[in-house]
Amino acid sequence: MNKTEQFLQLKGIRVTAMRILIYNFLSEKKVTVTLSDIENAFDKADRTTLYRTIKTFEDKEIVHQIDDGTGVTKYALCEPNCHCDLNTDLHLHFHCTQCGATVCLTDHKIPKIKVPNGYIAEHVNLVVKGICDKCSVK
Amino acid sequence: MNKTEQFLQLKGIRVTAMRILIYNFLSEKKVTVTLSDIENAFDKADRTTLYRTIKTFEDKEIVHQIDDGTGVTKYALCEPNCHCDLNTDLHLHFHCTQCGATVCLTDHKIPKIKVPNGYIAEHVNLVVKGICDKCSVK
DNA sequence: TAAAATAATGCACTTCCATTGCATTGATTA
DNA sequence: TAATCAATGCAATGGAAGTGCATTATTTTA
Repeated sequence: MNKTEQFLQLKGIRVTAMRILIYNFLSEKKVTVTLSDIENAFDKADRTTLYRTIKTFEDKEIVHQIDDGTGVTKYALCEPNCHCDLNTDLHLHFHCTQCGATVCLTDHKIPKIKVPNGYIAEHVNLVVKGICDKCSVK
Repeated sequence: MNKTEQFLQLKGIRVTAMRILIYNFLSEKKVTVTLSDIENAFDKADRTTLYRTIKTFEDKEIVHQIDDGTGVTKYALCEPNCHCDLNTDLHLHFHCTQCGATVCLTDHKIPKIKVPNGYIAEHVNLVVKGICDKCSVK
């Protein structure tokens, strides 16, 4: 049993071929991916399976969703100690309007946000749009 | 010619009955609205007209889009000196997970966000989720 | 280890929202 | 007033998300 398999088992889900493949696919990517990206990478597999695999990964805090404002949900592997549900360890996401890539800037934590009296903040989503490092040098 | 009509003309678009109605509808709302909300308020009008009216308002910086992560695009009137395209005057949005309302917290400006070298930030979208003031007192 | 239980996968559908083409109606301008 | 251009309405499309159910695979336990 290799690292990926051990990891999935540790997370309390069944280790299947599909899950190993999708997990490895995600870990190779430096940018966030859409369901369609995964679909294109595994055109033999059914869309629903991929969809539900990602949902399972989300539930088990293996991946997190990113809403970058393009209208399509992006996904990325969580960091080792990520607790996406909680108000901790929130990093920001950058969406490049040129190449369309969305990346996790895990080193850039989100500053404390003040909300008015009576409001209770539970989750923060911060997306910066602009030109990424690869596109800005061209 | 009243205030609304003057305003629309100032923005460089034709003043039509539909546009006046939609503008007034938006200005009465304290929360952001979806296209469906507008549709329900004007069930005599065609969906496409409402859709394109909002798009026109967006182009002319009369309304701005809010992506609160619910998957449905929300809209709200811009503030007097709002330039949504530019990196100025960005306020944050609050989405209440209980009542589903999304409000513009126009008094709460977004802190300067640092991005890594090579990245060029052009726009910032910040959505805080939690419980709003009305729901938290219940 | 075979049978029973539970979970994962695949197929077919459905729903919802966003968007477009085209004809028609309405508003502006020459 | 005719010609021009923009706004509206209708019909249709496309994309993404999500669900029900049958089938296959994996795990448990008797």
